[in-house]
Amino acid sequence: MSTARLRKRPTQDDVARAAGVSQTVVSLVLNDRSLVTISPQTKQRVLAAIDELGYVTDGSARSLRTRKTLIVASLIPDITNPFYPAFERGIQDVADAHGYDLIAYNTDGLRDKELRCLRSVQRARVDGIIATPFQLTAEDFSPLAESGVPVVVFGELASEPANRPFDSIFVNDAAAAGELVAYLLDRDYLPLGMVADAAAHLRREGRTTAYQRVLAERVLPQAELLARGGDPTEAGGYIAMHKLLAGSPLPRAVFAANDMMAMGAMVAIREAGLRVPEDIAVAGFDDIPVARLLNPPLTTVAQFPEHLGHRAAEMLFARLNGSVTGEGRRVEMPYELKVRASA
Amino acid sequence: MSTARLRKRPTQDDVARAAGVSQTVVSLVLNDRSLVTISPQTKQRVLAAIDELGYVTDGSARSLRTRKTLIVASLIPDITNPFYPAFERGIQDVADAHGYDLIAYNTDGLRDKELRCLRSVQRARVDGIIATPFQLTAEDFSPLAESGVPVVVFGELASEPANRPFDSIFVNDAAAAGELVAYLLDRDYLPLGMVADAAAHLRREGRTTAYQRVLAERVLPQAELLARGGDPTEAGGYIAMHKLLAGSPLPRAVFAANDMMAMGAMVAIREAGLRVPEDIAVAGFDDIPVARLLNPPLTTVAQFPEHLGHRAAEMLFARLNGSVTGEGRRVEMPYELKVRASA
DNA sequence: CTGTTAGCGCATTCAG
DNA sequence: CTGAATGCGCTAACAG
Repeated sequence: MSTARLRKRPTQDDVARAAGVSQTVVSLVLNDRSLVTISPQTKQRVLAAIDELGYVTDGSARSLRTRKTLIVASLIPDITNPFYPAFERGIQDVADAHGYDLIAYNTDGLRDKELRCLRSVQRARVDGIIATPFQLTAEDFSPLAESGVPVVVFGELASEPANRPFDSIFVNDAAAAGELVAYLLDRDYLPLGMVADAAAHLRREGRTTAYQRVLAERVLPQAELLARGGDPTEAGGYIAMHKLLAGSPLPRAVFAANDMMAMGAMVAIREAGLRVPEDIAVAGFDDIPVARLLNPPLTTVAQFPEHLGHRAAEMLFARLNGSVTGEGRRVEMPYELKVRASA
Repeated sequence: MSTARLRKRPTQDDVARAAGVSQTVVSLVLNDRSLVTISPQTKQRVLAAIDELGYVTDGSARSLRTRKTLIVASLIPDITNPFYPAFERGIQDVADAHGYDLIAYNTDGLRDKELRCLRSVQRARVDGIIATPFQLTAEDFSPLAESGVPVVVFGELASEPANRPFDSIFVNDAAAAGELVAYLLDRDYLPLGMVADAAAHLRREGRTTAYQRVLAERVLPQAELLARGGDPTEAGGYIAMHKLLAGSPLPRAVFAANDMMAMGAMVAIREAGLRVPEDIAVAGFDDIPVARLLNPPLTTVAQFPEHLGHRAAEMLFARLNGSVTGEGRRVEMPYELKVRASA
């Protein structure tokens, strides 16, 4: 490998020389501007030379000149939560169709990692970004927005100014969670507990407050049974459920802040020698792809992550190609209660 | 947004002007070369100006100059298979530690998409790539390798020349699958079926042939019960299992080519009114994060994807920083049989 | 229709 | 210790 000669990659100049034309002509052939026409035979000569030399455009040079990188970025908390791969896939497919590559950042929902990503995004000069931030505020995005980089935010931000300089897409978590909780109560799952992660992000708090709100509305003979624990992961759900199982009264059902936590809760329940849903029913949130494959299949609220990513990317590209301008749009996406066997 | 003035991003020239120094000095301060020393006070002035103007280095320009993009690429079939997010996460964390960003490509295991990605990689001038190809041959990587871009391949390639110009990392699928099949037979799960995807890639064929090999070795009173169907996804597993359920004899257990297919198979089995593992036991391959959370928990072979990604990235960066040179290394990674309740 | 020319923003010689 | 000058490879005016 060290002995192998590194063939210096050919430039447009090399191609031009080989084809006996000027470098400009090579560029014109490559970019096929309709402003000027190239004679078919020179075009052929150029293409032949390109093929022969194995020329391929230098992205850095082109970017420096055009101020476009043909890269978009996506900022998500953790690709390991199955919700996000689906989301990313939705973005990726749209980006692909537009000839764009996708840089992915995992932030773990930590503010400093989120900020680092934003800075990295500025350096890399990506043409646009789709962000799923947990801690960032609208102001954090100002530098990007001001320098003309379109931003699409998934979800709500910590501080939402009236005139946001970016688009956003969201699902009404509070309404969705409220509907799910109401359903569980209608099924007489009392007392109804909830497991949530330790950090109270605005993002998922809609779900928690919805639980509390609906409980309060119905004036039920039960105290709030809210256990928090760890990350919004399977491990966190396991920990939180443990707390609930150690307390009294035992819940007849639990609502988990997301499907991963619901899975952790199910494990904890079984380890305690109890059955789902006979002893304790379980419901989640997200409808990640495996939710319906579980045993029992998980009752949850579908957010259609792939569709979300798809739509978010479409909004981004609408800005990138200039077909949409003006102030930020807010697009609300639908959710759907998925009643399955787990609750 | 359209009305907002797009503040043109400041350049080193602007910073230099503001700080009353030359552009060179700005560059020197930024890159902190030890060759020349900058007086602390000018350094302060420059840093102050940078902060004030909100200067951030232009990645394209720097790349053009340094021939480095600080980006690595990862090529995987489908981020939607939980094996890969974990793999990517492993890569991502190492890349992050080296100050690198990660571009992810999904190829769906299709040759033309894989090739497109490779071309894109060349354009984008990423500094290195970790590929999990299904169809590409060693030759397809030659242009990259020749132009000095380090390549790490996960798995085996369709054609393996003696002196590969790239590193590779792999798990001995054949041995792992053989061990699992042997285990299943030891438990007297007879007849033992297998569900696999329709396309016979070299990549997963090791698992299929291992099944056939061990069966043959033991000279068992059973015919081969191999059903293929669809993609290597849950849907594919469901389809393939359906075929097995429609045939005769029914298998007493099935080995699925990967965990996603195993999950699909489990659904099919339950829909047929049968139980896992009482009527039909199920085993998978990969040990994706949800495998142990299933009900019953899935017996499978662990490949430790996050660890694989981590290691692959380390190999890549060893090339990038020049601490490793010479011909391609082949690194075999461990697997582990995970016996759980499903088989 | 084709070629000449001029930078994009930065890192890096080489002189002061 | 600092500044002036150069060119990375490319696109896009502009002139022939």
